[in-house]
Amino acid sequence: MTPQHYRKADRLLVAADCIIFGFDGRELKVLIVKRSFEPEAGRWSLVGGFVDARESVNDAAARILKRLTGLDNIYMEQLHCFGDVNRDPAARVISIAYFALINIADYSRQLNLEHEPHWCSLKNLPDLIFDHGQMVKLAVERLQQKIATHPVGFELLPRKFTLPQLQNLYEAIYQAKLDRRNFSRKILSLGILKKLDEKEKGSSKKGAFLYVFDRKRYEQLSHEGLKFV
Amino acid sequence: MTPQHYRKADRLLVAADCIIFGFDGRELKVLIVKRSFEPEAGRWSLVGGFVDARESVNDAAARILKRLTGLDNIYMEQLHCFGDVNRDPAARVISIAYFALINIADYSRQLNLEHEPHWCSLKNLPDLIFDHGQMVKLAVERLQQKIATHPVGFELLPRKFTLPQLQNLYEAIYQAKLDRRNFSRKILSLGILKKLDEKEKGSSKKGAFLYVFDRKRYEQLSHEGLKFV
DNA sequence: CCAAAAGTGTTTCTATTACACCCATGT
DNA sequence: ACATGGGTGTAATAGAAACACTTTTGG
Repeated sequence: MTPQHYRKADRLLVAADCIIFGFDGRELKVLIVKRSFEPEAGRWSLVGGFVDARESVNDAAARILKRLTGLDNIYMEQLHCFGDVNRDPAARVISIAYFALINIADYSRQLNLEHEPHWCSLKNLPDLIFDHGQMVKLAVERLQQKIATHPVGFELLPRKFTLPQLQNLYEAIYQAKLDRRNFSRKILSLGILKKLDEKEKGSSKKGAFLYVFDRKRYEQLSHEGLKFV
Repeated sequence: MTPQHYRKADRLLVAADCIIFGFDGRELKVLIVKRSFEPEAGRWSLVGGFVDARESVNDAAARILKRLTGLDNIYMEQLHCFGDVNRDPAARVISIAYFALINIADYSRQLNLEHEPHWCSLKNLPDLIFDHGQMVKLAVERLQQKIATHPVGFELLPRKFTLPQLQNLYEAIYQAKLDRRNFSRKILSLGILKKLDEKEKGSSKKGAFLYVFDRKRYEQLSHEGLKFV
């Protein structure tokens, strides 16, 4: 029974759109799809869908992400509500944008190819429909802020990773070179990485030691007070 | 003409709720109102209302703020979308929360008393309806982050203010004491305050010099790079 | 003359930056 | 043996924190 006062209020279509970031070891990538329905069918777009009356907006975003990637339990965070009247020329639709961080290797196993997904490097992103380009731009800014103070970079890497890999990730996200010595000192001084006895020999002859993120140790620390860069 | 694919999607009620911060020289306050309709009529709530199909979500928030405070051109920023299914037990309503910063003195002239507005100090905030308590909590966190790097504190003060007043504001927002000498050195070193020849003598015998925020100077600087605390 | 708040300078310590050499190994 | 990328230490600098005395003036 809808209360009296709510009756005359308008009801709107509500979408959830996901900026899905991935990292291939070199570049930061965004997952885009070919839109399969009108308007703008055939053009590149973010993964999205409508929020159902019987699910929370967060759940909707997770459902949409899972539909495409087959992945559960992904790092995902609400970004912003895009609410301009004509952002979708076909109807009044507001969109809640989310950004997600996934490990490309995990993902590629579970890929749902139905929508022609494509990892696109940030630098040569095509024009996206509606305000999706703005969404990506804002998401990159938020990711830059986030990764400076929260341990989210690990979401983009395999469970075991090397310091050079981690540094490449930060460099890709900030589009800037970092000093190797300063970077490793700072990251290691946080005390949240466990060094393994194994080495990764993929990218050099000497090989680089593998590390894992020690979430327990992290939980014991200040949570908000860490500074990664 | 709504496209085919949109037809079967659910339409939801969308609200905009505002966390309106004010500062009385001592404490950070939030503006709350007595809710005048069911459900939860008579209980304390944030200022809010439904988003209209023909206005952007941001415009809706500004309209709602204006209705209560009579004020235009207020500093306002989107906070977060609250989208749980049962956040409003009476109907499926998602809410886009905004926070606004206003100068209590300006405001009190224009006050719309219809809704029994009340400046409530953060420390003894009563229980609010729905998830409005959470909204306030999140807004305070965001304000703390924001004010550390952006010149938004001035929105909460009169146009002319003293350094002790500005420091009180920061102390109220962070709930922490700051060192007077370090604070004034740091703020002044940003070069975005113009010192006036007048003194404010309200709160001390000696009187404190008045300053104004020099927005032009600020615009010329890095914009994102400033650090206030 | 004294209480109360404003103004100001120096020292210490910590964090950041800049920078160069040796190591391990596959070819 | 050498090229490639990995690992590490130190010195200089900048920024943050800690700290105490003098000034003004209304009562």
